[in-house]
Amino acid sequence: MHANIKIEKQIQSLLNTRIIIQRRFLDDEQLERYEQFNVLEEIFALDVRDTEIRDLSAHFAPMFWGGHPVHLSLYGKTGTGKTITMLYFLNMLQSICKKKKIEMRYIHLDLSTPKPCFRVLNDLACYLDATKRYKKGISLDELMGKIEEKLQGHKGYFIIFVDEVDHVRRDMDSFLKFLVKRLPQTVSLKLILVFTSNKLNWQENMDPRIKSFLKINELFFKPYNAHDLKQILSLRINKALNQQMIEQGVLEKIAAVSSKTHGDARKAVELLSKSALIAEREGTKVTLELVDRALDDIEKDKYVAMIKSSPRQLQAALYAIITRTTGTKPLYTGDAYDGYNAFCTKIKLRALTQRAFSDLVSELDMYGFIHARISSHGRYGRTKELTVNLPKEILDKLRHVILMEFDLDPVH
DNA sequence: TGTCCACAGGAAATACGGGGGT
DNA sequence: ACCCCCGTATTTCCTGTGGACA
Repeated sequence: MHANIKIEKQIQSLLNTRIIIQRRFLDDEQLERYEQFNVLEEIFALDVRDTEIRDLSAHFAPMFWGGHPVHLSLYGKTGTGKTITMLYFLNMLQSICKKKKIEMRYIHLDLSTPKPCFRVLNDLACYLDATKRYKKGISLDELMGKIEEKLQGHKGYFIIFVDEVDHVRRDMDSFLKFLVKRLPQTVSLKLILVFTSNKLNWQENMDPRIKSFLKINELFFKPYNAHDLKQILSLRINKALNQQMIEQGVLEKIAAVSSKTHGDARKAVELLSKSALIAEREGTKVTLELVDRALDDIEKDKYVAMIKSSPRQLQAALYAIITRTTGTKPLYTGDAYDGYNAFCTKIKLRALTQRAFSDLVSELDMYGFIHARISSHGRYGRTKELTVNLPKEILDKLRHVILMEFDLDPVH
């Protein structure tokens, strides 16, 4: 009896202190497209990305009196909402067109992971004809022919949204040549291309013949400012979190910090999410102080994520260095290399030359895992002094992670 | 002043792997 | 199915270097 009540009480208190109610709304990847649009609908209603939307509208407006908008290129750093804004806009545009009986369709070619020209065109073909996926062995030319064939007889507007163009590997030229020169001439559609890139100079090494042919309009997405971020975050808080558990000023702080350092909405939401996670784990409210800790955590995760996604050789090098390094005595390249060699044999990994190892060291230095500075000891040689001054906490984590990567039991 | 240590780091050669053309 | 080509990773070879030491 008493036990029952106790348990019930505990559960109740857990419910009360629960912070994350709908985790999905903290991570766009988990949302369905229509949910994303709904979120955006609300965000855009708050004047966020207003100028951009307005510019887009102006750009595409000629469609409604039978004109032909030129191609468009969107610039902006990651997390400024290029993709999502454009998708949202295209979606709107489509429904308006439907209402006005204007034929229009769009296709989103997602290049967030780099792909060769062939695969991109293949994707395009797939969108046009959901049944087929062309095997390799068929030539680029043939593939292009197929695409043209699929588009024959269609009328109206056709918008191809090429997301992250600069990720087209290898023969970007033939890809663009096809889209810009060949396709518009062989089909009766009014083709509009929309490109996205975070490199301002992606057109730089393009074939000048195509470049001169390509009539393009440019549009810039600025990083979010604190005000925008605040809107975005507060929307997420409403959807995903229990407001009771969030202290005054947390929202403002996250917005301020994020806008100051990157203006990246995704990272801002991540910070919010992390803060909530820590608070929930500890059964407290989300406080300002907690936000700082979440920042630290993210910082820490950066190192871990970085090393996790690095080549194994780099991991081994880092492991050797941070285990060999002791307190304040600096470590010299030769010793580090010995350690690395020893570790490699233990790990059954082919050890690289010292020359290559030296490059690994500079890389680690660049990423900020270690500090390396050359020092000369006169006739006792000239070498790099390696020091590590990351917090011990991070080092332990890194060691642990690397051992895991190598399938070794970190108990030791 | 010259020597010489223990590397740094550039250049060219080579190995490798996978996509693409045929 | 096969080969070629190309970009990347690594090796090989090499020249350079600051300063302690004689």
